[in-house]
Amino acid sequence: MVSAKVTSLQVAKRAGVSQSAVSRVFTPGASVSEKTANKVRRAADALGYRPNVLARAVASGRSRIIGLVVAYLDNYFYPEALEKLSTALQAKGYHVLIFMASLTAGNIDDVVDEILDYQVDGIVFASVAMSSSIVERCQGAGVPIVLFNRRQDMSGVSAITSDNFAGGRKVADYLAGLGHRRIGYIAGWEGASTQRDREAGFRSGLKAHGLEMAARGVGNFDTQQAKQAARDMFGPSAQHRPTALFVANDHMAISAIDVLRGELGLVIPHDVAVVGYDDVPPASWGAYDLTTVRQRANLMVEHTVETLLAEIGQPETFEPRQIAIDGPLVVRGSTEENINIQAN
Amino acid sequence: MVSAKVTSLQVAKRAGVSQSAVSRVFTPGASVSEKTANKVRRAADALGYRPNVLARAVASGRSRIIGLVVAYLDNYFYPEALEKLSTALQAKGYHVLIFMASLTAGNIDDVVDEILDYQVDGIVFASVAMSSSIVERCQGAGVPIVLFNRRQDMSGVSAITSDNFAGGRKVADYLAGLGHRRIGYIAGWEGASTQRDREAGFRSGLKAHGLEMAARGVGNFDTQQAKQAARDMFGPSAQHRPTALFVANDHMAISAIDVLRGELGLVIPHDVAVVGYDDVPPASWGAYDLTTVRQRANLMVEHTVETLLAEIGQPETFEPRQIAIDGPLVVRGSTEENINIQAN
DNA sequence: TAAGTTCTTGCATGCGCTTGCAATCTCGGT
DNA sequence: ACCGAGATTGCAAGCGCATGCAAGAACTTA
Repeated sequence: MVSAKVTSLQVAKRAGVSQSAVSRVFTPGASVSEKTANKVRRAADALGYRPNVLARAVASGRSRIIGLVVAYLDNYFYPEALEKLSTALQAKGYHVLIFMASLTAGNIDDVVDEILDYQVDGIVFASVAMSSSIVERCQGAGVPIVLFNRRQDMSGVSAITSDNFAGGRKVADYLAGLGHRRIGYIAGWEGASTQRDREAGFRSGLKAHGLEMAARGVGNFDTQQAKQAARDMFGPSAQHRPTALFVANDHMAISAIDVLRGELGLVIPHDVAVVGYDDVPPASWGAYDLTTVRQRANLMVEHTVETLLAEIGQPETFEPRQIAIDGPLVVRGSTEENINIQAN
Repeated sequence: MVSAKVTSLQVAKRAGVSQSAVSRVFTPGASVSEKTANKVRRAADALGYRPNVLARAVASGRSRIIGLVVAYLDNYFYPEALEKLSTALQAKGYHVLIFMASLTAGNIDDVVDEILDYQVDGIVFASVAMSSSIVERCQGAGVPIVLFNRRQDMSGVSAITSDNFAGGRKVADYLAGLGHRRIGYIAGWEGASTQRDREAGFRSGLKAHGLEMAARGVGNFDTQQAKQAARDMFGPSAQHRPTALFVANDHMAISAIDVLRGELGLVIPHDVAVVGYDDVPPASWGAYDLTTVRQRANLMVEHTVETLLAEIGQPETFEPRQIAIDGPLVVRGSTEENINIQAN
């Protein structure tokens, strides 16, 4: 518990052993006898010694740092995921160095450079538009990567997502099953696989019921654009308004609800049923009570961590994994009345 | 743009200079002639060389890593702050290593150990309950710290908060000015200076208007507890219901609104006016339209970064700063009708 | 042009730790 | 009491880079 930097050499002196012995005591799986281990631990405690992770990293080539690139934190799915991810990695002895990619569009390449400078053992890209040059750069540097909540058609890259196609389909099945025939859709950003897969699944589900999309707006995962799309689709000048609306994520769905109710005076779900995607916490808040498809953040995180560590552990034999995790449709009051007795 | 690890030595060979020359080229402020700098840069580009941050850290003793300890990410004030903080530090050449402290209560000490292992240049504690032992440990290790959104009575520690006392006072002034005479309060967690200061300011404001708190519940910054507090205060068995309610943060305020409207059928603001604190994004969502005191995250982050870097730069002459940033009361529809014409 | 400055540069060492290797120990089996 | 396999240990050479120091280069000034 003393001050300043204590080095392994000082501990070694005090314990009467070599510096390498000290190193071995703090290296899991190294060969040390109980006796010396105890001597060393005692000395280390007395001096307040803790191994210098960075020195260890440069000597061993493994930093136990995972880089995380995040584009937005304003979709509340990500803070949740980030928290779980960080906690899960912490439990495995890794730590998360965070990089915001939101700044500029083309700057992800620079961000990747910065990350690699830190000799990270792996990188998680959370909902980031990847380019093949990025992938190559990481592979060239021998750094495993996994995409979180985004899929890449290029193979050779692990990607963990929810099963967006199945999710979109579930929504179509559900709304059709409720008897809706005119169903609209507000799309996310086309660059995102989540958007594309959700829409594809949704369309496929509609088709299975002999339906087609009755209207389509584009929100680009942006709340303002989503509001405008809702206005266009349901405003006074709109004709043949849909009776149900599927929105590509919860945040846009919430914005749409605000427009439908607040600006247009529609009653949900009586006039129009609304379904979102993600099941972010606000979806369950009383004022929105939004039916949505849940993305199981904890499962997604678990697979992400497991995949990444697997590749870190066995770089040669590792086979990239593309995992899509099924999530349930969570039915709430935005599509059916009296569904939620709001027990809590 | 080639593969694997390129070292400064390889660059040096190719450029026909010494390794130290290469090092100097990549060290701002070092003494190198334009000529050799160019030779080196050319060689570096050709080989795809980038300095190894970790090696640089162990050699120089400065890691350019800032540790961030966060307790919750489920209060949406923090994701926003985290994003801004990370971006701001990135711009200064620092990066954020994130540590979740939410796991257990007493584990913050362990977390601090882990952080120090990474030889961070500084630590930001975001809304974490500090103990003097933690502070001592960091000071012993010579690592500057700053508290974000939490104040500590012990001096010698920099702390950046919003001006919670003034904020609480503003709320009292405002509600009293609207004519309310029976005003209730739902408190946050007593361990947090934010709670204590907000309440103190609020009480002081009430007193200035000859009022007292009409009812007090405890939410501990937890939405479920806040709901229960709202039920207790406004439920059927409650007598002399307040006509206005101040809740210690937005998240609890939103939960309270859900109870008041959804469970108790009260109309806001007609039956009861509600005020929160933070101005998180959902506060402005149509369904809540919550009057609240804004915490100016960007200003808070700016001061945090500036303070931390100042101490890193001048450890000896640095004087700890306790900064409280004033934030405006943002008036919305939860306290006055027809306030928000909802232009957007 | 020679002396005096100021710049550059390479050398060598060190940051704190890991790890291959060879020397030394330990101990069961006989 | 002796032999050999396996477990421990110390040695020494790095990991990739920063940096004090002294020598050499370039530039001033009179």
